[in-house]
Amino acid sequence: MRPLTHPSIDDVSVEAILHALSDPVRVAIYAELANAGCPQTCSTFLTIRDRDIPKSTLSQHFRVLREAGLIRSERHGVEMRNTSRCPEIEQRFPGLIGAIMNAHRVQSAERAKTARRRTAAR
Amino acid sequence: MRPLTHPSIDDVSVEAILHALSDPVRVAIYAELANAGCPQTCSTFLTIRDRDIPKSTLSQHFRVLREAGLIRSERHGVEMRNTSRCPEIEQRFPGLIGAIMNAHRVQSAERAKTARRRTAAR
DNA sequence: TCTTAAGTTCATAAGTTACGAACTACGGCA
DNA sequence: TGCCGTAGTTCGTAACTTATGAACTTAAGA
Repeated sequence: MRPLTHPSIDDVSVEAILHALSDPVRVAIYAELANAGCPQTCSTFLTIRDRDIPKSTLSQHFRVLREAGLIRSERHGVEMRNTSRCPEIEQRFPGLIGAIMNAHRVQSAERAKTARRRTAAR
Repeated sequence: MRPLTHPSIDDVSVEAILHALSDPVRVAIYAELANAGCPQTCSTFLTIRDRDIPKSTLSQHFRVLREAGLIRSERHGVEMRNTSRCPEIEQRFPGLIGAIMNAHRVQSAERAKTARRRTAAR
């Protein structure tokens, strides 16, 4: 098993961040990590937003988030502890993560609304 | 030639925006469009940041930006006039575009700095 | 009508992503 | 110590996406 690599904060690129967060599963993971007060293991996310994610796929998603510099992962025994690198990124790119997370919140709120409307119309 | 399609602002998704702007050529195009006070044609961007982009590739990039809802394109005779949909997006996702553009500015400023350092070191 | 300029489309090669199957690494317990 | 189960990773491959040259469309002007 190759060792975990994390980019130094100075090597984190906007392109990589945007690419990582342009996937619905990855933003969902990232959002939960950023909200959680403590590290979360990968397997916490085997089901997310009522969708089952295969283990191998999940592992790739975590790699993408890690290599984009969005999260930090540490192996502890058999499990991995993942935390968001939010504060570091905030320092380098002020407002970026906040604006993205906020936009996602706006979008999910709207989706919930149209879903309710569709249900009511029946 | 199929007609140009633009998503209504309500159908614009964060994922699509982030994906579109996670490409260096596309952000460069978008940034110039957003700064320009008037519509710009596609061919303005055949060379951008000292890089030549093939016409067919450029056409695809414009399609991605358009379908993500980031720009509006109108055919005028033989050419296309492109403008950013910045104000609409700002209304739907406040702060998003600003934060992304700002992060890109931070990053290019830093890259220019390290490039100068490397040059000075010779 | 011919030519030229601006974009688009198509075919295809190259690259990326998703996911099952097989694997590794660690911890616990007999 | 050896075996088992759990947590993740890696590999192979099929499906999808992207980049680009060549051929095409459309409009303007000579």
